[in-house]
Amino acid sequence: MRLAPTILHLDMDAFYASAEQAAKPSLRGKAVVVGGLGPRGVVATASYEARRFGVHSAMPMGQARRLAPNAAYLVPRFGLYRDISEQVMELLRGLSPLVEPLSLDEAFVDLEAGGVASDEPSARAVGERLRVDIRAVTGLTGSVGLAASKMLAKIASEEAKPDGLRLIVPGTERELLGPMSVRTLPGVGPVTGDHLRRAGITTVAEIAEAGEDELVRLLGKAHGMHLYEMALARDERPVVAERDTKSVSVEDTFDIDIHDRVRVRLEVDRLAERCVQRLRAGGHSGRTVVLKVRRYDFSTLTRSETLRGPTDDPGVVREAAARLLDAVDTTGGVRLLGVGVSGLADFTQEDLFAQAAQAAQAAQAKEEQERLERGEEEAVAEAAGREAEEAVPAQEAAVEAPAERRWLAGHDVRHAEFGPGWVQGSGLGRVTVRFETPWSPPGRVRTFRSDDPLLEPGEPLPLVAGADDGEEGQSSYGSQAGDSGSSEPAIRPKSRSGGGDSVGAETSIP
DNA sequence: TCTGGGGTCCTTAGCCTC
DNA sequence: TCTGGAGGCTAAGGACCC
Repeated sequence: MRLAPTILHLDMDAFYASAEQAAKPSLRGKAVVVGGLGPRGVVATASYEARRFGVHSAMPMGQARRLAPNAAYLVPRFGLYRDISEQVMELLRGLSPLVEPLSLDEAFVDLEAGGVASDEPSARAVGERLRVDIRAVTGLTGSVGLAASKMLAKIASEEAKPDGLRLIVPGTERELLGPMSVRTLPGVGPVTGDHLRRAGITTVAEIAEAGEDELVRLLGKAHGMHLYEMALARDERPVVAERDTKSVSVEDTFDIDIHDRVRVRLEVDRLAERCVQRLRAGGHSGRTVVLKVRRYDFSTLTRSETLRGPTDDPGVVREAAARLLDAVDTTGGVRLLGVGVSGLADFTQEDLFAQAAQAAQAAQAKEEQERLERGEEEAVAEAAGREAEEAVPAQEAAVEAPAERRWLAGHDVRHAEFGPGWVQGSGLGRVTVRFETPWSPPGRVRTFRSDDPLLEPGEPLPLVAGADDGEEGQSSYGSQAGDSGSSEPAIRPKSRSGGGDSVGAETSIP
C-alpha cells in the first residue's frame, strides 16, 4: 500500500434527490423520494430530509409512503443525472488520467498518477478544491474520502457524508477500522454479515483476530481471503480507468403477475429486442444468451444457452431466449422477465450474418417439421394464429399511443403561456404543474386538463444559471419525458397490465 | 409490507478432453 | 487399450454493489 493518502473517493450526496431539489426550488429543504412509483417500485434515493423519517434506498415504495406520507415522490430522470455526472467526471479527469467511475455518482481518482498530490496536505487541498468546483459547476454537494487505498478512501467518504471531507492518515487504519461493524467492509452484505455474526464475529477487529483459515472455512476461499486482507487494511487494488463490459441485460417487473403464456413469450421477444439494441449501442456482440424469470413467489431462475459464435442479431437472441423459455414452467405467474447477453466480444459482421443464417435455417427446419407432424392445413391455421398474436402489441400500442398523454411526476414541461415548470401530479384527466426553474424562487401551481394543447413535455434546465450556453429551455440535458430512447420506463409493459390509473404519475407535496 | 434494474464476481456441479 | 486426474467450459444460483 502506498504511504500517502492519494486515492480519492468522491460520492455525491443523495444524488438523484439532490439533483431534483436543485432543479425544483419548492422542494429544497423538503423530503424528496426518487424511485419507481408503481405498486412494485422501490426507493432509488431519498433526500436527507426524507431519511429522517426512516426512508432509505431499496425500500419498497409503499413502505416509504407510509413513513413519509408528505414527501414528494418523483420518478428518476436519468438523462439529467447522466449529464450532471459527466460534468463531475470531467472535473475528476482534470485531476488525473486515472479516474474509475463506479456509478453515476461515485468514482475513484488516483491523485498521485495525476501529479496533483503526493502527501497529506496536498491531497487535502485537492479534495477541498474539488468540492468547491463541483458545487460551482453543478450546484450540488459531494463528499470526499482520501486514503492510501480504495477501500479506505471509500470508507472515508462515507464517514464524511454529507457535504464533507475525511482523510485517513496512513498508519492509523487498523486502529480506525477495528471497532467498526463488519458491514463497513465492501463485500459484506446482509447474508455474509449474518454468517459472521453467527460465528461470533461482529467487528472488523474480530475478523482480523479470527485469522485467514477461519475466514476461508466460513466464507469460502476467495471471499474469506479477500475479507481477511481488508480487515488488516491491506488493499492493493489499483484505480482502473477503463473497464470492459462483461454483459448486457434488460429486465422488467410487471405491476401484476403475468399468467398468459402467449403474453410471457411476447414480453421475452420485446426484452430480447431491447437487449440487442443496448448491445449494439455499446458496439458489442455476445455468445451466451440468458433468460431470467422471477416467479409469483419471488423465486428466481436463470436459463442460459451458449451459441457457437458471438451475435448481435435480434432474431438470433430472440430465438435463443424463446428456446430457453420453453424449458421454464411459468404456471402460477411471472412477476419479472429479463434477457441478457454475456460472453461479449468485439462486434464482427461475419458472426452476425452466420448466426442470422443459422437461425433462419433452424426456424425453417422447425416449421417443416411441424408441418410434417400436424398436416399442412393445421400448420397454416396456426401460422395465422401466431400472426394474430403478434398483432396484439401493435394494437395495444395504438390504443395506448396517448390520446391521453402521460405526465410523469417530476418531469419538465413547458406551457405556452406560463413557461417552464414541472409535473407535480396528474390523474383523472388533469395535470398539476408548478411553474419554477432552478434559478427562480419557488413557483406557483396551476392545474390543466391533461390534453391541454398549450402544455408540452420540456427539457431539463441547467441547474446552475449560465452553466449552459444555450437559451433557457435549450439545455443539452438528457431526454425529455416520454422519449422512447431513454431508459425511463415510459412505455413499460406494466402500464398495460395495470389498467386504470396511470402508473407513477402522482405526487404529494406538503 | 413485499421486495427495481443493471451489473460483477464467486461457487458448485456436470461434462468433456487431453 | 484402459484409467485417473487435471483443467476448461457450460450452466445455474447466489451475494453484493450502486
